[in-house]
Amino acid sequence: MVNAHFSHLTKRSTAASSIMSAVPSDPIFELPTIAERICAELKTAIIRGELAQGAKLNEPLLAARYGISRGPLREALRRLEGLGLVDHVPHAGARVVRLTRDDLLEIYYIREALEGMAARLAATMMSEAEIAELFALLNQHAEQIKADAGRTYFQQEGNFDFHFRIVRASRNPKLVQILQGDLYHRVRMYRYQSSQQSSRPEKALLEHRRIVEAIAARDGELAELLMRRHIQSARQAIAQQLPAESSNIRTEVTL
Amino acid sequence: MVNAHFSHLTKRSTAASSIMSAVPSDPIFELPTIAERICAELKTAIIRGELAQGAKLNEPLLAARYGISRGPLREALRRLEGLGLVDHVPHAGARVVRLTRDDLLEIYYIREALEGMAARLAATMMSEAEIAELFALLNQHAEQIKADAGRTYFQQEGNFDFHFRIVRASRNPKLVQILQGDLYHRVRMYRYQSSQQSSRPEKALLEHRRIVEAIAARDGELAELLMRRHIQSARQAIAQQLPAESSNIRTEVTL
DNA sequence: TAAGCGAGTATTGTCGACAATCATCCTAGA
DNA sequence: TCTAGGATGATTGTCGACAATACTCGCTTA
Repeated sequence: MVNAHFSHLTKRSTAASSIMSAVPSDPIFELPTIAERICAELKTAIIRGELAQGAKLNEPLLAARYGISRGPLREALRRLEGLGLVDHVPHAGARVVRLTRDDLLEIYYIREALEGMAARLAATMMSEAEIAELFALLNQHAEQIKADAGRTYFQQEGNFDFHFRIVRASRNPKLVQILQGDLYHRVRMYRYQSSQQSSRPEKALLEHRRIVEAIAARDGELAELLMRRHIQSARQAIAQQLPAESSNIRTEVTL
Repeated sequence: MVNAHFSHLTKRSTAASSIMSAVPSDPIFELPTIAERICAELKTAIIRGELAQGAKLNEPLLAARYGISRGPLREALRRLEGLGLVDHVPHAGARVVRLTRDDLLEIYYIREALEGMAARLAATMMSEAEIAELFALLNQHAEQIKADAGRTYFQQEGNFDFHFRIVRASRNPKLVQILQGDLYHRVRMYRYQSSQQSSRPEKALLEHRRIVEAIAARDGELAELLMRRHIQSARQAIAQQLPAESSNIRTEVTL
């Protein structure tokens, strides 16, 4: 039982995961150090819910399963702690962070502020070529929505892709880091683990288009306003969908 | 030379440091684990510039100086990496992060967005008692400005204190974490190491008062607007003070 | 029967040593 | 003289073992 096969953790590179810049896909094995590799593997496992929320991360057990020593594992855990995916109590060990409804709503307030700013900056920083690419991306999304009515999975990733591009276009690396390296992990964690699907993808797509139009017009103020409204409505949808504290996110205590 | 005394690192608890929640002051020795203690000590050393920007953090050397093993030290370094105070290159080691002018300006764009949102939320979340405390704090700052014309040090910390309170009043723990646990470190690093002093404390104080008045009036929109302008002007002051890439922050390469 | 206490176990924290990688400098050759 | 290559040294990455702390479960006692 020690070397239980975790083959389901050695994720395959899907079209979706190649989009998600936060999770290095295929060359996960080629990371220069064990600590980094384990960190990446644990990260995907947590985001996908393979390591349930609140699960105890037992060091000897995990180390044995991954066939490594406790040293690199501990470093990976410290890094995950920094990413906000793991809670650590000094002499009690590490646990997968528990994502409550309030946590998610808090994140959306922050996204509203930061991505609004990103849109404002993008309106002055984006090149015409980038804007053209964004329009192309929107058309592509429109096709997908028409084509596969059921496969909202790619829509979700496409949604992330859109927001990624705006954020990166802000030319503010720290802003990129906070959103991509921290907040988005949690949002994806929620998307994966809840059955919640994007309600009204058409509405979201329309809002995306309005935002890009504002950017194309170099109207940073309007771009910010529209982005904030867009994220506000997403937040309200979540607040409506998870009314009480009865989070529909499955949560476990044991490993 | 192994156990060289680092008594200058075991900082005394001053009135200023007791305000700075990010740096646990006196009971730095009582932290439950060595890794945490070293992390805290390194953090203050970096912020104060005792470890110069770009300095190589040699593991055997540092471990010997603090009289510990490399294990806890490495964990402390990983945590500092998560805090954005240390840059880590896989097989090349860790260095103190180098804070450029652009980094600082990026942070102020983020502060504008996040603290604007914090002010908006504070306007609805703050209790009357808290608002009264804020007014009292402003009066206290006014006294200080009149009294010690030269001692801008406390003014700076008072400035941080004001912003801390607004941020905490947002009742958004994640927002608090991003600002206090990440961005403010860098801003304080800049304040400590540059001789830059708050230009026009009276102007800042007036802006602070207007913000609190908006909060007292429960006008979240106005509070956000005023907070954003306040931080914008601070950013412009910095951009003006550090015109070219000639950052007046002293920077070293060796430990 | 329930609550408090204590011994035992398991897990985390820490250490020293070994292996792998990288940087530097010296040498050899064109 | 300059460049390319290799050898040497130092530093980082990894491992297994020991020490300290926290949790568990059974026992005692009110």
